Parts: sequence; structure tokens; C-alpha cells
Amino acid sequence: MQKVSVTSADVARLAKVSQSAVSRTFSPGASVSPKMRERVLAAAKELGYRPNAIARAMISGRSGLIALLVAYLDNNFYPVALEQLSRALQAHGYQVLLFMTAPGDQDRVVQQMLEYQVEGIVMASATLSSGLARECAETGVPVVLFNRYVPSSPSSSVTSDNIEGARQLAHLLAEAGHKRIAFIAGLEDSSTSRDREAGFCKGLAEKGQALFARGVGSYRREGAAAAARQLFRAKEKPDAVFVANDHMAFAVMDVLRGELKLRIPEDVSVVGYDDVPEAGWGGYALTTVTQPSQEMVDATVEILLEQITRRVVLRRAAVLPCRLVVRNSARLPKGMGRRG
Amino acid sequence: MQKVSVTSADVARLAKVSQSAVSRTFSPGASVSPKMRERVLAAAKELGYRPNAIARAMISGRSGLIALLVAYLDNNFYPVALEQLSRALQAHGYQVLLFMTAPGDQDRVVQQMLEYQVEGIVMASATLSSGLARECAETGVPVVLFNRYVPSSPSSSVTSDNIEGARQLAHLLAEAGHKRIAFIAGLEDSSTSRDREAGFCKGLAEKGQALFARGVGSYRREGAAAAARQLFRAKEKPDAVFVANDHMAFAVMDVLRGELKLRIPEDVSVVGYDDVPEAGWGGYALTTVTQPSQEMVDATVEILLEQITRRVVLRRAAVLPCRLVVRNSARLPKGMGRRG
DNA sequence: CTGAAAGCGCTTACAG
DNA sequence: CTGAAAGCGCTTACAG
Repeated sequence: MQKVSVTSADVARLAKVSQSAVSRTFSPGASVSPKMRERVLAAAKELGYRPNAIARAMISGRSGLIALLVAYLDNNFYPVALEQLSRALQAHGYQVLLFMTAPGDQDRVVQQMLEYQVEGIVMASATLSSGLARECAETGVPVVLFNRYVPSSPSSSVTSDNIEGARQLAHLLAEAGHKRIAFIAGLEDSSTSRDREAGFCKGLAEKGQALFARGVGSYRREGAAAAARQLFRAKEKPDAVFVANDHMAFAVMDVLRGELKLRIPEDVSVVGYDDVPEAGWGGYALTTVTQPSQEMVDATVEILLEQITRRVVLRRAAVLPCRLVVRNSARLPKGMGRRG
Repeated sequence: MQKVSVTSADVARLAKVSQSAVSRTFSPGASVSPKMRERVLAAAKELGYRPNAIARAMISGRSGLIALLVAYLDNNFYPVALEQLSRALQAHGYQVLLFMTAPGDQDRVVQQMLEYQVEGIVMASATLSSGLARECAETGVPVVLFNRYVPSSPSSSVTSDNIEGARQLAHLLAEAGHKRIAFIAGLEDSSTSRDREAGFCKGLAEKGQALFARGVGSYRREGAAAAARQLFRAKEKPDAVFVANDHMAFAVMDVLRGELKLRIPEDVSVVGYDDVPEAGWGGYALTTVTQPSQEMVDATVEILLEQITRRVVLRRAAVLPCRLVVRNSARLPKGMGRRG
């Protein structure tokens, strides 16, 4: 009942040619006469032949697989990037092997990726331990960290200019006249949160200010909500808050409006980071910084493919410019328009 | 420089055992003496041996690969399901091969999945043409349609009870006293949209009503926004609208509140379907129907694995119960509480 | 351009 | 329990 798959030998037999000829017919760029090709294709079609990619991978040493490692998809920045990454890799003829990591799971997952002979790895998840990065490097499998970097790691990385983007947000808030500006961090050990905080503090300093208060949301809604409650139930409340990403900023806005009955931006300004689709929706209209995810994806794929084809694993760190998007969640400096 | 990978033969040489013994050591359930196992593991560790999953797939005929076909991730129901599906499949020892389809692309994508010898296919994307379904069936690769079904197809499917969920929404709106109830459809040829419309109309009929007006949003924000504008700029406006999924409902709410200055639910009730995370956020607080995505995922995996292991491809259609979630976007019948 | 043959790295009967 | 050997379905030098 279970139909055994058709092989190139079956096709060869029917077409009365050698198995090599069948293989060549299905190898782009191999030399086959038009006549031979025609006969082979006819036989292949008759039998419903489909080349076995696993066998091809085995003999050629090229699996055509790229591993994509993601931690969670709650923050909509990742689904968007995941879709773009998959499409870009598929367009280059690669297949995507998707791995969702759980905490403490990364080691096992990387082992599996390597067992499947992936030709490259994109990590859009937490931090890559330096041990794993080394192991990948030893195996000769290029790794690109997406939207994160590890200073001590030999892996390439693609990020946006988080420092500069956050600096512009600081300028915006300071110029709008805010005097008690708070920050809610993401994960303390993530490069994004650290860079955004550093850029933001730098921007404030340039305007003669310092952080008024600080909370930690760990890139989770509940974490951000708790941090917001703490900051805004203090005796001296912030008059503006920069939340390390949009995903948390929405939770903060919900707490401020729903629980604390504050108006945004009349009573308090809120700004985020990423410009995920929801930031442009009417319910939030969040002033934020656009991370150019498509450009980041393009850079990721370019670096990865270069390292695969050139067989060198050089460390490259691409930092792409990002762009302030002014909507309605933050008070504006005099004379500045908004969009959105 | 490029380090050639370590094979079981290398390990065998170092451990002074046969290559078979090395293979057995890494095959769960194979018979190896503790002593032998120890020697092999020591040698393997020394060399950094890692079994080649591609070679294993080749010889065993089991690739360990499941293909996941997704059309777009804009609607957050899919990222959530994708994450759950991946985790569930990984937990069962399978790897996920992800394919993002583009319109008209499905044929090519299915060919690639089959070339990679996937053991099963989950389609969470558009509709599966009956031709492709047949081809998969002929190849003996089980297919499960996720959140959709094709009446004429031999493929198994997992959906929630869209008819019943929509029926309950109709009752809710009718009992709240609405008299001009509209519907905004998704894709006209999708089973979800058709079933939700059928259930909704049935529910209305049970309350002595019929659809007051109807638009089509094609499951896209812009489509839904355009449909909303059309319905609510008519001389006789609806006093309630059921939007075929949450993703479109958010866009409809944005138009109603932002452009048409209508209050929700005071001026108009809006209900959706799916209960994606954003439906619970303060900016929308959407009354909707929860699709039990985790249960749907569990059923999908169960059906798939059963068909893989039993090597039979029987058509199964799982329909899971769903649940009304009352929040603040719709007026309530007298005496009914809300949550969320 | 074409075919015979080697070989990718494993699993798995088959003997012992 | 252990080893020798066959073979999964291909690609790719190597001759002709």
C-alpha cells in the first residue's frame, strides 16, 4: 500500500539510459544532450520521479538547510522578522529548519542543528553562549546573531543602531519639556536593552538631564506592567517613560490608562522601540523607533551566504540606521509635527 | 582549515571497535555492553563526534522532518500556533521545516517538502488544492490542515467549532438588543469565514433576525477598514458588527473610533473571532471567541504522528469546542457580566 | 556527451 | 553482545 519512492535508477531503466544521465538531467549546469534530457524527463514524468534531497545532501555535503533559532514569538518584531527571513532564505534556494528554544535548551538545540548538517545558523534568540559559538565555529558552520550581539563571541551580528535611536528618543522627550524621564529596561543582559539604555542616557545627558527613575520589564508584558505600577505609584511620578521595546510599551500604556487613569500623552508621554505593526494601530499610536527589519534580514542573509560560499567565517557586525516615528503617545516639542 | 566532520568510522578506529558498535551506541535501544558503550562514548567525546542525521535519514528512511506551511504571520493567531506547533513537534523528536508560501507558490513548495522526504505536513495556509492533496496522499505523506478544511480533500483537518462559536456571538448581540447587525467576512473561499458566517446567520435566525448588512475584508486590515467605511457611511448604519477574525476587528475598531468618531460599545458593538493576545489588551478589550490553539495543536500533532507511525492515511476531522470571551467592545444583554 | 564505479555516513539484518 | 557487509539514492571524477 505504502508506495515506495521512485529513484533515479527507476527512471534510468525506463528511459534506457544510465543513472548518471538521470542525475545530470536534474543537476543544473550538468552536460546532457537535449535529446537525452527529453527522454529522461519523459520517463521521470511518467513515473512521478522527484529527486531525493536527503541523498543529494549526503553525497554533495550541502544540506541546503539553514537553522533559525527563536526564543518566543510574543513580541511581534519576531514573527515579522521570521517571515522575512524565511522568504529571503527560500528565495536563495535554502530551506529553513526552525527551532523554538526554551530556557536552558539552547545547547541541545544547537547539537540537533549540527546533526542535521545545517549550512548556517541564524540566532534570533537570547544570547549565544561563547561555548556554543566556539563549537559552531569549530564545525565551520557560520552563525549570525540577529538583533543582538555578544561582545566576546566570534559570531557575526546584525543589529540596528540602538544607541542612536534611543538617543533621538531622549532628545524628543527632553525637548518636549519633560523633566522626570524614566526608563523601563528589557532583559538586563541583552545587548538591545543595554544599548538602548546607554543611548538614551547619553541623549538625556546632552540635554543636561539624567534618568529620573528606572524599572525592569524583562521584555515581558507582566514585567513591564509591574515596573510601570512601581514607577507611577511613587510619590514623585515620572512625566515620561521610555520602554525598551514596543511590546512592553503596550502593557505600560494599558496600566497607565486602565489602572492609573492617566491620559497619554497629556499626563504622561510613552515611547517605545521597534515599530512593530501594532504601534501604528489606533489603540496605541505609539511614538517609537523603527528597526528596519527587512534591511536587517537582507544583511543577515548576505553575511550568512557569503560565509557559506566563501567558506570563511569572519566576524562581521552590521549596524543599520533606524528612524524615529512620531505618533501620538508622546508630547511634542513646540513646532514639531507628527505622523501616523 | 575547514575541519572535516568526524564520522562513526573515526570513532571506531580510536576505540578499536567496529563501526557497527559505534552506531549501536548512538541508537537508543540497540544492544551494546556497558563496557563497549563506555569505550565508544569516550572516543566519541575525544573526537567531538556527532551522528549525522542526514545519513541516518538516508538509510533509515525516516527523515525526522515535518513540514509546516504558513502563508502569512500578520494575524497573530498564526505566530502563536506556530510556536506551539514547533514546540510540540520538537518535544516528539521531530524537526520543523518551515515554508512561507506566496500566492501561487504552493505547488513548488509542496514539491520541495517532498524532495526533503518530510514525514508529515501541517498546512496552516490558504487552501490545499485537491491536486496537491492527492499527490501527498500518493506519496504516503500524511497531511493535516490546521484551522481550515477542504470538503473535497482526503486530508485530515483540525478546526475549532466555528459554527457554534459564531452562533453564540449572534445570540449575544441579539440579546443585547441590537437590531441592525452586520458581518464582515474574511476570505470568501476559506472554511473559517464560511463557517463563521453560517453559524452567525443561524444564531441570528434563532432570534428572529437576519444579517442587516455584509462586507468583505479578506482577512486583511485594509480590506476590513474599507468594508467598515462602506457599512458605516451608509444611510442606515449597523448598530453592531461581527468581524470574521480579531485581526480585522482591530482595524475596524480603529476606523470606527478614529475616523468615524463612534464610541465602542456605546454607539456600536464590535465582536471578533480567535482571541489573539491583542484582544485582551487595553486598547481593544475585544469581545470574541477563543479558538483553543494549544488543543488544536495537540490534536494536529496527535493525528499526524498516528498516521506516520501507523502508516495509514485515514481522513480525520477534529473539531474542538471554543468559548465566548466577553470583554468591553460589545454591549451586553441585561444582567450579564463581563470579564477581561 | 555518456556510462561504470566509487563513495557520502549511517542502520540493520545476518552470522558467530 | 559483536563485526563484516550490504545498501539507502544520489553526485562526481574518470575514461571513453
